[in-house]
Amino acid sequence: MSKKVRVRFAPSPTGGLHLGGVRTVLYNYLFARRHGGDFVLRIEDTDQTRFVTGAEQYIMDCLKWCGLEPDESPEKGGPFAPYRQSERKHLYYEYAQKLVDSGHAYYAFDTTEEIEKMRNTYGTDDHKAQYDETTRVHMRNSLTLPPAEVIKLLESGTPYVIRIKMPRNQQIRLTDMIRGEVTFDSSLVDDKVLLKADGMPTYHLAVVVDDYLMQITHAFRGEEWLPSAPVHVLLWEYLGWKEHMPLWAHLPLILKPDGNGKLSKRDGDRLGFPVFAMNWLDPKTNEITKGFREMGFMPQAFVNMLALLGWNPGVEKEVFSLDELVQTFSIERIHKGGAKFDFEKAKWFNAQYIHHADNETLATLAKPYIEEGLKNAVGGTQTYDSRLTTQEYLQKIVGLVKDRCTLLPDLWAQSHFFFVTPETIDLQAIKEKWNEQKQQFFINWAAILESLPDWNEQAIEASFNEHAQQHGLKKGDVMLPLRIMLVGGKYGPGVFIIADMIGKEETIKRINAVRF
RNA sequence: GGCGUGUUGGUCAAUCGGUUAAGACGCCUCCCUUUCACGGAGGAAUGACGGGUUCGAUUCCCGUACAUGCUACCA
Repeated sequence: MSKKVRVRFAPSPTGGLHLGGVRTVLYNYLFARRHGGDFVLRIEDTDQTRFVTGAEQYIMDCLKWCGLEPDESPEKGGPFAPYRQSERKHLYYEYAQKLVDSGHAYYAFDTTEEIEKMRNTYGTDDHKAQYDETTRVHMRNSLTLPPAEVIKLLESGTPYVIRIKMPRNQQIRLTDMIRGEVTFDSSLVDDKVLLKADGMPTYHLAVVVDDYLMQITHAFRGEEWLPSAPVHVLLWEYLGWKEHMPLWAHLPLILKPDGNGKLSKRDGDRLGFPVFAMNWLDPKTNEITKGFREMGFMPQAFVNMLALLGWNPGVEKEVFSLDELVQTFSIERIHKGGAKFDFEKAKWFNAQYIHHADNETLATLAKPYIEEGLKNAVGGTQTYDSRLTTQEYLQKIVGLVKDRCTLLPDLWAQSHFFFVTPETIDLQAIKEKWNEQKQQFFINWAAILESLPDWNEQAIEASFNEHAQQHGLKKGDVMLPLRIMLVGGKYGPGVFIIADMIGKEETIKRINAVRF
């Protein structure tokens, strides 16, 4: 029987959660669910200098918003707690020590200045030397120093790091689930630091130790990790855990829409779209970076869009619920090449979700936007008619306007005239064809409306048709003016349903308010 | 520079040696709609380049080019 599938997402709490990060979470999540496995969130906070307060909570909030919650995490706990590497600090030393004892790692006492000097003297300006098999013999480490000296340095509390001793001329192979077999020459990779001077492990040690301890079976990470994979493979081997090594999957990068290169926060700022899942407030600069949530994306749409960026089910269907993704997802269909992010397509996904949402859930989603719009429209001190924001009324409205919406704030932008008198009237749209005859028609019709016995869409339209005829006007000549009067612009659902909804009094008021 | 990875329309992408090279986004045209959308119909637009292998290559192999990632006591 095969082991239970266990996967992990292991971010560093250093800032906002990037699109690519969410996609990594998603693939982890889908794979775990698909195979009845566990999804672990592990916080890799081993770099004290880059730690940002609040980032961990933010990451968890993002996962929650996306509906991709882990089974085990610092917050939820679990059988392999703690899930924060800073709290696991004591564990790593033991394994680093074990590697030193077995001759696969060594102590290094060099200062940063000494290392910098070495890089320059043994390398060139654009090709600095690595701390590796060829240069370590010139450095102060437990490989070059006499044992007594090493012990003395250790006992006197001299700062040191533990480095892996990379072997010479060894072919290191690894089988990536996406890329197949990849080989590296061990002589070309440097003696990576495993344990830092502050006693914290580097990513290289921590990821191996924790993946082993947490019994991770499949490891998804960005393609940028591929070059350091040989170090990890060696570590699994040296620690004697080779048969437990997870299957690797190095995910393709998400690229910027213009040009090439990894998508970064700056690209979003520059091109006007979000890169983070939710708003991120940098505690140091107090700068807010806009997120997909705040821009008006529905999490289901966001997740759906991300799933199809680098993976494709091979069918024409593109709109998938999370459950459907779970059923369909397969690693074999993840692409090798990076994908450029397309914000237009992202918006299209959101529009699909809005169009297909039922009015009940959409009304709930719309309510905060409507309330905000209403507050802004009536001013701070005024109150608005509470009947405008009942679930029933809202449901009718969203049903009428949802096909015209792409992002959630459009729900207000496309329906404000149902709630408040338009602030601006696009007179230009009808000005050219305006005349005294039309003006008279509206004056008279408004008066007739006063005594219209039934106030409903059909009755209003019938009255309109009849009076247009009496004035010798074609219906089409006065339809657009009526829309402009009621809506303020050339958009929106049918005019007569709008008149019906806003009521007789408001309709007459809006008609009479417009004179050319 | 070295090493790794990648390359089908502008973008996301299907194809697992034989197709008129799907489909989607975006763009354009038309229909529907006396608004704007939605919806429907249609259109323009693609295998980086050069060699092989093969009866036959987008597909397999090798080069070249280009792109990208990494080359930290960051992840």
